[in-house]
Amino acid sequence: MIILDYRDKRPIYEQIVEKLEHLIVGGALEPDAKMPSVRSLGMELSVNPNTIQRAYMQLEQDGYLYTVSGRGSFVAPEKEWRDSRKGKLLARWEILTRQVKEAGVPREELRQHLDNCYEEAKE
Amino acid sequence: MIILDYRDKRPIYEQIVEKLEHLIVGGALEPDAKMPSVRSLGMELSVNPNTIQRAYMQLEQDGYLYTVSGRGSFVAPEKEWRDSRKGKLLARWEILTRQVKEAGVPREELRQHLDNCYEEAKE
DNA sequence: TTTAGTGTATTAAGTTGCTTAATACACTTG
DNA sequence: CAAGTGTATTAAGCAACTTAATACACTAAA
Repeated sequence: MIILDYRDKRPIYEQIVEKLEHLIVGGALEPDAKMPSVRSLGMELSVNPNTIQRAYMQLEQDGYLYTVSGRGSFVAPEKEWRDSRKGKLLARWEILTRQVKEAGVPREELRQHLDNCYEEAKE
Repeated sequence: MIILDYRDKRPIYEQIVEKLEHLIVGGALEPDAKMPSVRSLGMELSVNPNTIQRAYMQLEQDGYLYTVSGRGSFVAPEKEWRDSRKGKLLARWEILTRQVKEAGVPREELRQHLDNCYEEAKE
């Protein structure tokens, strides 16, 4: 389900958040699906349950999960995270785009790169 | 010359690297200009010279500075960093662009945002 | 009602990275 | 020689991350 990269310098809980985000956004984990318990996922990843807990807290904070007392954590409905996710990514994208522009990449060249990114999956 | 943000969670030396990069890329520090000594800049920023040293090491690693033994550190000629900088930024940009695409932003909308980024300085 | 499984909270300990501090050294310039 | 460079080393303190061992309130099923 998830493979951790120990060469990655980021904290483990951040990696877990990122991987689970992708699984949710990509549809591998559907809304209202039950997430593995903090204990079982901790077991599976050879990581302390506290660390999983921290990742789940972050995911709930960002609207990807909701929790039912005594039952467990579940994938939140898409509307809970779709818009805020788009907004955050776009904000980061615009900052980075301006940096790329500052680095001397002309608009036409960047439009070409943009098209490449959207072209790829067309096969 | 530089103002540190103590609310920023990144290490100080990383902030310094980023600020100096911008000063160099933006032309405020011209090629072959002498950088402040690790001791004087440490004094100015109320930071240990070791921390400045670490930032300078990073900048030299990335091709922004060169060092002459006993004389000091200097801004590297533009060709030393121009291309690698562009390449690194573009690589990050493409990854982020694909994530934005995955988040459901249609190509046309993103092209519009791209144009906005390039439009702004036209006034 | 008991039992097992949830998320959550707390406390202590160990590790790692960042930062400071105090030196020391080889080098260049005046 | 003296002052100013980058560089290296060692020790110490601090904060964040992680593990570990518990404990608690809740829910579901036996």
